[in-house]
Amino acid sequence: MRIGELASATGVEVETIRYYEREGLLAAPARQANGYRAYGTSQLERLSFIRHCRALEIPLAEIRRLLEFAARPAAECGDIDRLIDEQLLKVRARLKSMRALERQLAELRKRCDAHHAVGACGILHELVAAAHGEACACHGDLLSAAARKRK
Amino acid sequence: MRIGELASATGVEVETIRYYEREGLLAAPARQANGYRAYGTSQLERLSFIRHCRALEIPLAEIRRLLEFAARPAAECGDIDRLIDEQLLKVRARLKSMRALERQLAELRKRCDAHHAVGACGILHELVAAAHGEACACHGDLLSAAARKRK
DNA sequence: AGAAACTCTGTAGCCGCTACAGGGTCAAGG
DNA sequence: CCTTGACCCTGTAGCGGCTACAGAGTTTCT
Repeated sequence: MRIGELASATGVEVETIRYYEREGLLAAPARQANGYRAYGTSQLERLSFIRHCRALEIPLAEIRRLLEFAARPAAECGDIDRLIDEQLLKVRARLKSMRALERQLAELRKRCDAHHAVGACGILHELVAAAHGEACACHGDLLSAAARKRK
Repeated sequence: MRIGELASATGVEVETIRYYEREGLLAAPARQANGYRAYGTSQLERLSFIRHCRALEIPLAEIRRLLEFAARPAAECGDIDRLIDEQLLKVRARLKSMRALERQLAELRKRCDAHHAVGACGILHELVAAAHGEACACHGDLLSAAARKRK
């Protein structure tokens, strides 16, 4: 299997495959006489594994760890649990801040629902408010909060 | 105000301030005799504005646009509305995929709740399943989905 | 006087790709 | 036989939004 075939078999771009090889996630494959990379099904499976993990937003460094685990099937799997737990915590934290973000943007959007001059735009006014240290609809009193934090 | 003071007044790192200057978001400030940057309150306000927008995950390029709007208060504000709308759409799309992600990871986590050997680890098994083109708890039949998509 | 804390410029690194440039290889069609 | 086009190769640079130096000069505290 050449790199383009592997690419279309997995839905991964050719350049990404080469990138994974450079990063050590995929072993350097055998080469045909003309220098083209030649892949077998085990590499295809490994690449699918990687993409599956990436779909779960597991960073490449941790995928590397997972691949090492998979190579030693007798080892303890506590570390795998922890890895997934950490990933889950990360995702949940991010989810929480995204939800706050959505609320803030929706709030902001409400400030301006008609076409008028920028000078009277509630959105811009709100955004500028923070610049004066005033409380704003979305973040409250940002500047003094920052000041308190540093204290 | 020197750069360090501006930094602690806004909670922005010194190097980030210099970065914003390079990127043209902050104007190059006046300099003291020794070459140190000298900031006034208008720069502080501008920086706060930028950070407020960043807290809403508005990209720097769009903040640049907003700053241009703010400088022309007589212009139409329809573009500002659109900018916020687009940001909101982006955030909502991301939120949706994060929720799916959380569900998938939680599902995966359930596969392994005890300490046993990697070979018997349900998590790893699930992750590997995709590599064989099998349906998995989190993504269904990934490979054939990818194949169908390319067709 | 000396040390610590600040400032300066310039450059490189992070992540996970993506996009070239500048070449070689190969199969099909005219 | 020759061209065209699709593929492949290596190497390098770019994206966004910072962050982290190195190596130098300046100010401030003790």
